Amino acid sequence: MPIKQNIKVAVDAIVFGYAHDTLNVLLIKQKFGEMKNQWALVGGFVKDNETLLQAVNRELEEEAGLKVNYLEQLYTFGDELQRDPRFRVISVAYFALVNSQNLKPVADTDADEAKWFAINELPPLAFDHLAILQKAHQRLKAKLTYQPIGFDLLPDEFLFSELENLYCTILEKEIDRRNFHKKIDSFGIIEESEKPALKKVGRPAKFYRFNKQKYSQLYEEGFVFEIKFA
Amino acid sequence: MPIKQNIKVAVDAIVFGYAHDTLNVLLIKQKFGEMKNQWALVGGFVKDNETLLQAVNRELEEEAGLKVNYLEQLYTFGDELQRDPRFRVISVAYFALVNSQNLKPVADTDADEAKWFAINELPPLAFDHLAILQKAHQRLKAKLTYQPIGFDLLPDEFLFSELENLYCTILEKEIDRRNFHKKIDSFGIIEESEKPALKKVGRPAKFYRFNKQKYSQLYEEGFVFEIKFA
DNA sequence: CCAAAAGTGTTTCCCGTACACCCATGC
DNA sequence: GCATGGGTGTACGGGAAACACTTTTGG
Repeated sequence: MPIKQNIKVAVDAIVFGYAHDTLNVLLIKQKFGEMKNQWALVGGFVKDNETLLQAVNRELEEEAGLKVNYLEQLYTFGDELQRDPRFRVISVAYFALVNSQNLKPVADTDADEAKWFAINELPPLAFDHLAILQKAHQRLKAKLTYQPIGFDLLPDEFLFSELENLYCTILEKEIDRRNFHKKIDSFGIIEESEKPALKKVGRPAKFYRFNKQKYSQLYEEGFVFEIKFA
Repeated sequence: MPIKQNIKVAVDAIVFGYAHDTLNVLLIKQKFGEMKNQWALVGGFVKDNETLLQAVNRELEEEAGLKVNYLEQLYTFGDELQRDPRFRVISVAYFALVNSQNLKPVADTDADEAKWFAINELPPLAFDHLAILQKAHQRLKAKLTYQPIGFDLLPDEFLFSELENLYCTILEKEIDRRNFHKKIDSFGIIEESEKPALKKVGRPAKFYRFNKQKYSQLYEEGFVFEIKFA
């Protein structure tokens, strides 16, 4: 019994980056199609012979020349029958983080422009991409508190104040510097870097590194990362 | 530019039920197709003009004559190119809970048999359904601790001991009866029922109800449900 | 020596944990 | 009156929260 079905499968990626105390999202302006000149998430249709993961990575590469630090499936949007006016589409959305070191995308073949937008200065978006983005934003906030993904948004070597600021900014909360430091320290998953302190104004700050191996090891042993503040 | 793509979209549902101190999963034995006589999750292909949610609910109705208490999207499985030997399929899996009152499915049109299996006495499953089921099981365990979904597995009026047992069984942990009672009580989301106590052996136990409205209200106010035990 | 940002310790309080005895019923 | 399961209180300890001064540098 052959199955008749005319639904197209797409993938979309919500890529977050963090720079200058601001959370940013990567958007592209489409060159072709119905939604020409509209800003949209990175994404496209899945090929018959590639996995969903391969599809997202390909789109990231093609549309923004980007390699991400963290990637996970977010949600599948398929309850809007008229999402794309051309035909029925369901979209598997992925959630991605890039290290602020590689936060300079270059527009590539498919898109004529790829650009970072501050999360609270978004342009109008194509399709239901705003809803997708909001869901991703929620997920980011939630995960930040129970998984060490903040490090995937920072350079390999970072200052404690940067980490702290990242948490404050994304969670929109005040955090006590001393308690935060104490807590993070107690996990034993970050270590001082030998990188010489930067000299600007005030007392120079030390650089730190996230010890991913150590974290994985602790994780296996049942350790639970958790940051919660009033 | 027309898109050529030959991928079929299916939905699958992992339905959990709880009865006699055991966690159960609903499986169906397929009447037709390549996988004839194999046990599989409830599921099927999405129609062009129905949403994903409608598709799951339809399948639940058609294959098991079932209305569920809780339903949420779990994950989309599309990284196995050879999942279904007939053609490329991606499957959007849903996670469902049924109240033990309606835990008597009747086989309907599509399937010749629908049956509950204890979670640790599963038959061999079709496709990658075992992997899906395991992911759902994980999710259930996790959610139980931070969302009041346990109540969706119990009758509307239940005993404290039933609730406690549900937690013990699913989380595979010993729980101190007094501390558990105290914690749940402190939330203020369950209330005594007027239903007269059942008389069996020992002191009769009171019935309780989950006050969903109260929970929603508290939730809006920032209340966080959380059950954690050593 | 002043300004600017980084670093650090102590006390308090609440919540999670451990733990055991009495109560209501049926037989 | 005894067996069975249901219901409840208290004491302790650890971790989260609140809180402010000292240190290092540049100008």
